[in-house]
Amino acid sequence: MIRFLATAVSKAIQRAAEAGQLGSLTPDQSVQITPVIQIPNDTRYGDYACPTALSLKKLSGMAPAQIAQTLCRHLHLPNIETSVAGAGFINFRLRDPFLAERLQELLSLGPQFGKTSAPQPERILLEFVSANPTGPLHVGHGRWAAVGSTVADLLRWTGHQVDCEFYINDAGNQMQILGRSLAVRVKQLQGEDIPLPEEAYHGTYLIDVAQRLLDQVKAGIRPLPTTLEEYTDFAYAEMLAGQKRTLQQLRTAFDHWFSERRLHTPDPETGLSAIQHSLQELQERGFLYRAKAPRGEEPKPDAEEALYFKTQEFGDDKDRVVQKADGSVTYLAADIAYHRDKVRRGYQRLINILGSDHHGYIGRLQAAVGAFSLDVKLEILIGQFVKLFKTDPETGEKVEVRMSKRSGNFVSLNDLIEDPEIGVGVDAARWFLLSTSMDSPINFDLDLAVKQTFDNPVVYVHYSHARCCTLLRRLQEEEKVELTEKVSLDETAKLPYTEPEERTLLLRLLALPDELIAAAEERAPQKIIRYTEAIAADFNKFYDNCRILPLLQEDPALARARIQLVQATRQVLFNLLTGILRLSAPESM
RNA sequence: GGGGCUGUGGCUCAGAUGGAUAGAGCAAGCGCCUCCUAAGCGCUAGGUCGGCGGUUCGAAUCCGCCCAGUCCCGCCA
Repeated sequence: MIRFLATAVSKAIQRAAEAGQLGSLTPDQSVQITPVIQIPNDTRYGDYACPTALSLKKLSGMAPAQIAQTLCRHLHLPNIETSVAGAGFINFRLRDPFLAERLQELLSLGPQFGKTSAPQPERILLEFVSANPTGPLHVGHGRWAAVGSTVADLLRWTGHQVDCEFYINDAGNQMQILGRSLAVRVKQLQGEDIPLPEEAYHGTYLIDVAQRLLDQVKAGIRPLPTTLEEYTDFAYAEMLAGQKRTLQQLRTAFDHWFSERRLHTPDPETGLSAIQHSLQELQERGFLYRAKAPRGEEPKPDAEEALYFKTQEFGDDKDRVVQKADGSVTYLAADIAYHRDKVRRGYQRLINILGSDHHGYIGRLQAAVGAFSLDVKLEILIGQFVKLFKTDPETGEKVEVRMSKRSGNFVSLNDLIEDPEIGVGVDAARWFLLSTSMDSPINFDLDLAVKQTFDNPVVYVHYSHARCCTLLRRLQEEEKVELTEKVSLDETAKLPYTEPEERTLLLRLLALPDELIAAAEERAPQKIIRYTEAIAADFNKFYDNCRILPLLQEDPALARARIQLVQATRQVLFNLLTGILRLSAPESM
């Protein structure tokens, strides 16, 4: 709808400019203007409004109200009433035949309603979560999982092709530490009195893993590991499987699981690893140099020569080392190889969702993509963390609980979902993780009645959906009403509605495609949360004010029109709940 | 010291890219079931949108400075 009105206004501006009716605004300039269409907060003004005439004042040298009048004359919108109000707003009011047509469209498209095609469809690779396989996922990972999966769905609904990818950080010495930690836990279970080294993973989850390992040994499934490598492999497999389970539980699906190790493994044909290939290519393209310090910096007295990547050319604040003085490669080298791989897989856009602690990495990642392709766009979404608080029983003050895998002091994603004390279930967990803009941290007080607080809005929406279902079921089964999808107008081309709640609800439901487009373009799932809540609120007001059963005999036309609103509400809520937010949609409560 | 993000009713947060009278949910108070689910609806109360200045017809939104919170600034991964 918004896109439709925006193009209509855009064309009107062009036509008016070509006719020389917009003062000093030239036709060339007129093409550049992208009109703003918004929903006024006071519906008396209209269903949609366009303030663009106001901003054209300078370019045209005309009074905004006059511009608006001119544009109205060039707008040819059947069944939409246009008017000029205030300082120069163009207000649009959708007439009943138009609304009926849209409602008809909604009902016949059903589960497909809301899908749009993109002006420029893209093949997109969306990377998110990408945790180390060294422990259970924590609540913070859950945030990226919920946001990532929803952004992916939003992009798909708006006409893009999206693959979701999890980059498994399974290389580096953290994996050895994991193996060593497990070995100690096993020995402890066998009765040896040895302490866990300081740098080990202290979380109690490794005790469970150790127990499972011993159980398997006892059952003769496998021998007790004899090398560190075997311990590492067992722990790795267990951790990864656990993470996959949790993500699946959170209804987050990945198309690819990309192992970092793969980048370090030499290709049997060339004998070179993907990392070595990448560095070679960077070398050939002139992006590497050997020095004792990055360009523009004085080397420290004891500095040795290392291999630097010119990340500065891509907006980084200084060049970065890819190969250390001792010949080993840095973590960035793996990232370079990884992003080279992404580029070579033919995507037009890469989107990475990262935590705010990674904001300093934007420059080097842009370099890792930019050095290999000028066309592939890399978009990095930085999100703030989930912070946990506890209320100190003595002082009554809120204290932050530090999450750390090393110390074992963290709330896992599983806890949030199913812990008897703080667990809120999958639906409320997803809702909670999606409801706040990524730019804001989520503050989560473990002692407050968070369970109810986050449960409540989900229940509200579920309740509305269930009300629709129950009502429709009752109409069919008890009242023997045949549901129809055919929308009809009366002899004066009016919809039979009588109450303001009906129109408000209808307009809200018809906005689904617009809402999905806006949320997808801004990568802002929280907008869908707000929108879903708004539908539920509009529906409950309608439900309270506009009864149906008493009308079945008295006013069948109105009853039917209201039933269609219920059908439409059920459909839109269903599409949002199951298709975008990945929540359940209960049919009764 | 430099940078990212944040600062909006008592609490948790929205605010559609600068628009018409700043919104929800919890918490508080009052009212509404003879009537399709009261897990609901209506009403009341609560705000100098962190502060100061600027840009213009118009600012919570853009710019500058300041204050506060938070995260980052490795030849770690």
